[in-house]
Amino acid sequence: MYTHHNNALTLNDVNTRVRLKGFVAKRRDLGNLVFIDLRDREGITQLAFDADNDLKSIAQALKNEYVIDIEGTVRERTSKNPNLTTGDIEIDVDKVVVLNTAAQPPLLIQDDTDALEETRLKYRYLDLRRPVLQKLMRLRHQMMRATRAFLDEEGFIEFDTPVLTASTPEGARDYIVPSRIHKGEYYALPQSPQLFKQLLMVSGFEKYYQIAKCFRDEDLRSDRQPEFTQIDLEMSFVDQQTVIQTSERLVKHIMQTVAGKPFDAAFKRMTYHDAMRDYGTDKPDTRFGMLLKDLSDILKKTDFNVFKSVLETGGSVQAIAVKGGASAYSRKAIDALTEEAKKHGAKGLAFLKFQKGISGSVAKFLSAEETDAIQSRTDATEGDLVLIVADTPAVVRKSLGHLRNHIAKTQNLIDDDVYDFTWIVDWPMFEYDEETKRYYTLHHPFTRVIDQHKSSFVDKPLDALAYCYDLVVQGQELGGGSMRIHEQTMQQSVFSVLGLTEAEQRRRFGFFTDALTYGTPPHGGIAFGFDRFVMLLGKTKNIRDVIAFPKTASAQCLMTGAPSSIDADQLTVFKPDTPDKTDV
RNA sequence: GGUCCUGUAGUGUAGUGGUUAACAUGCCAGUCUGUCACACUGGAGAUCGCGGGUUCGAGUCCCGUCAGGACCGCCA
Repeated sequence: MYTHHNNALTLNDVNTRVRLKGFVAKRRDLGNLVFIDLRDREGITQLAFDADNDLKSIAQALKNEYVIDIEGTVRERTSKNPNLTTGDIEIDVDKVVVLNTAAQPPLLIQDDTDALEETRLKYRYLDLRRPVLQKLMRLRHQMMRATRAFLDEEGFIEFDTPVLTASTPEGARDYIVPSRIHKGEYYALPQSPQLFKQLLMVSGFEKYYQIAKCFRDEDLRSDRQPEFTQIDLEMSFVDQQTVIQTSERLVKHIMQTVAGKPFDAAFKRMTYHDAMRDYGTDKPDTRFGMLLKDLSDILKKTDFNVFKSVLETGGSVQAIAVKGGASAYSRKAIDALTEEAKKHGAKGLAFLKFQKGISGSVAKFLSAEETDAIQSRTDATEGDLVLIVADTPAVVRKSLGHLRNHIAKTQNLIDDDVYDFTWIVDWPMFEYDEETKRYYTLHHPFTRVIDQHKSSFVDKPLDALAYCYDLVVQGQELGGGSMRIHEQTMQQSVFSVLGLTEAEQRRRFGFFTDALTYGTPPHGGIAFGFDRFVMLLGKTKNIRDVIAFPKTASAQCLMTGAPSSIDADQLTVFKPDTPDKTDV
């Protein structure tokens, strides 16, 4: 064992005899004087081998990443290094044991000399030696600890729920696992422990939590992995307000204990309707303004055909104003913005520049009254750029909402240290999809319709609101939850609105709707995207940075080679019996 | 499923269709007593992702393919 970690020793320890272990981070060989930087998970200590040190030749043979065990005496340095915690001291070494040698690593074990991600993922165990990733993994650990400490204190019981479970319709694509015993039948890996945690409420445990692995077989993004972690919790005998307040205290506890960020004020709340209207998205970044403004009423009688025809066919014309954008955005830069808008479905991007008069792509098509009204509606002043999209309301919101984030990011309007936690509340229960001609739930089918709509939602699904809440910060969904349905009748009605026949309901969810009949307490809960939470506090934009062994954008593990082919005889156990066998 | 970017010594990058593919770092050898990105001298190290095509000639142009990344669709 070692006596100290490598960031522990200071001038107070001078003349202390110590034993240190670690990796050789760097050798500086000055001929008759050799320095070794010894690195462990905590930091770096300098080892010194003087001219008269018998071990000098051994030190000269040490290479990067050798694992060594040394003993020696702490002494004050003659030339100190203020950049190092242990920069005032060094170790006069009198014993060296090489515990293991190391081949030349394919990547430098340093924060600032990143290899390509491909190399890093193939040699992930070396990548993880880099201090920056060591810090992020330990941040993750601290956040798990803070979560458990808080929820334990609040009386929550930690559970494990099955990883081999049943596939359910709705939602994301399942990862499936073939059954050997029941040939032709499959388990699914859980997209979330939703039904299990609700059943634990039926069982009377009152407060459940789990730091749960979830699996979704969908395409990846920089903030999405096929397997990811949620802080999942559920409470009985409570209302929405209690779940929100408990969740808020959990988040504040984590922010306080891990990041040292105290939050006294309650998190803001915004209705889904207001978020969509002002920000064009259900996960608004509220750290900056540039709100969406509806121009439809102003342009109702416009002569400009593009706007006119959109408005006549039930579309919408909306705008955002970019402060100082008139000179900041050249024609070419606006073309680039147009491309951004097109990625989200817009057919084009109109603009007005308020700068010594009015110019811009649509200036000559609009009357003075119209441009005046647009200027006043968007609060545009001299020097501002107004960007306008005309399309269906959904496309307008999506493209302008995206442009708003895009512009704020590129114009550096965003402060990463501001945590604008906001609850999005009053969600619609259902939406209608024109392509598949059916209703979908915005949250999930177990979400409770609000009391005022519980007798009307079957007839008017689109008018129904749900007891549903998302926690949004910095334009990201950090968590989402809802009060759940605890009566069998409402659950069956929701399934019916979604188009599930009675037979399908019985087959897929019979066990669950049955359970609801045996005295189910009112309950609700929430799940937080744990990896995203770590990203938020670790200030990284890449989910792979907060997962020890992540997968690539094509869901492969470059280190293990997963997914991989398997031996034929591994597969035969899943095949239905051959005719030969059944004949016997 | 789609769009875009990238692939060249161990690693990261440069490289007008034309001689021996360059630079940094790492690696190897040597000099050096206060370094901490040590310095200096010398050296080794490349099937230019893979396959085809155009061309007198391809790292460079074209097509395909594989791999990595970003985004759209998708992710209740």
